[in-house]
Amino acid sequence: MPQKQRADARSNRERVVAAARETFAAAGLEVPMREVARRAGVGVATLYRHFPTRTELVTTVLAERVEACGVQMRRALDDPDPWRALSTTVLEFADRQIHDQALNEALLGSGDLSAAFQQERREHTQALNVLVARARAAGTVRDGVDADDVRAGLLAIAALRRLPPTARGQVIGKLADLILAGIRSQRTHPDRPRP
Amino acid sequence: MPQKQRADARSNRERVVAAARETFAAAGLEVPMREVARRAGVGVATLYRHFPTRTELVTTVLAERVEACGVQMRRALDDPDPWRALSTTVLEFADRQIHDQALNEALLGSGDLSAAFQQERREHTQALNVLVARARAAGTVRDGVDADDVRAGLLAIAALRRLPPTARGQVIGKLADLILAGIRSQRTHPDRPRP
DNA sequence: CCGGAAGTGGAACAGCCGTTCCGCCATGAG
DNA sequence: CTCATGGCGGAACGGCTGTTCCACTTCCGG
Repeated sequence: MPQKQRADARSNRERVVAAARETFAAAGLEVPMREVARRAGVGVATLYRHFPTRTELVTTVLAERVEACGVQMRRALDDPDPWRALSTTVLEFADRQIHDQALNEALLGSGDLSAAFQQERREHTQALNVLVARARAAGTVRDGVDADDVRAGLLAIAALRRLPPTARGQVIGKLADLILAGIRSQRTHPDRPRP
Repeated sequence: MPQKQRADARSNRERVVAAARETFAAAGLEVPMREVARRAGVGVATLYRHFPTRTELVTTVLAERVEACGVQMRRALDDPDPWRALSTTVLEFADRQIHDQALNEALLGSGDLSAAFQQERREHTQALNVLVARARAAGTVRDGVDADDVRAGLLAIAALRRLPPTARGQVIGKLADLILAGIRSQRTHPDRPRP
């Protein structure tokens, strides 16, 4: 399938995606289509030519972000230190959720999007299972903690993004530490890797 | 100022508040005014006569729920067992957040409501400070844990209400246990009071 | 029981939203 | 350079929302 479309059309598509990416990350997935078009410097018709429905635009933008999560997960799987792999995953997840509202709503939203990324979700789940299993085998997590506990913690961190932006970062940091404290076994590692 | 309003007007007001209470708890604070009026069996004009703006209706309904939280908090302050007082507060908070979406959105919402309940929030905060301080003095919480940590945990529990209803209860339960595990010092008490 | 005022229902208004339509314009093959 | 055609902007449509308006109904003091 060759790209038979005109050069200006392709350029406009790029500008739309870029505008959507920035706007969704800053203001969430519910920003009006008009606003995205305005930020991209095009009319709404142009936007709808490239993405026939709002959902398609959202899905396209989210696919990029979800892939970035996959990359981080694969890096963690390559880490030889099981506790660092797990705790880094938690902390980087928190960071990502703080800085990208689109990703946040994708994870917590009403589920209509979930269908589109079921595959990625499964992979992420399985990777987390492996990370927790390794940490347990190494004795760095408390007895009785399983991957579902960690998942609950991650969801909680994500959910906290709804707080007013002033306190948000600090509260999420505290929660992340608290969850790591709840997970880890005693006197084996510090909560956070010190850089 | 005597109640000079007609009897039917007063009855209608009650019906509106009752309908709003149920609807807000089940479907959140954003249900259309028409829907509340329909459930109350009145026209929209009746609704607007008693509550000139949407915000006033919301505030009225929330005031009841917030007061219920205050009652629970005072009961906890009377509990002679510091760890039971604290853990019960966390678990009952989770329960309340699970069953009332209005209360949930009031706590996590965009902050326009926060102004109306600043006083209650302060009282709740101070009570939690006392509960944590007592638990620390009794040696039942881990060193370095303070009231802000517990508050972060509570917010996290509240935020999880956005999950799809199927998994919600279970995930919140797991998180509550995880947070209690992160808070408590070792080998002093079981996570949950066994009934 | 009666009359005026308080109370009411539902249509109507204004302002958002996603999406579609249509007359005009730039592009790039020949 | 020409001109058919794919692409474009912005007005317009239909459906949702909170809120207002007004002709009609119901209450209750005398």
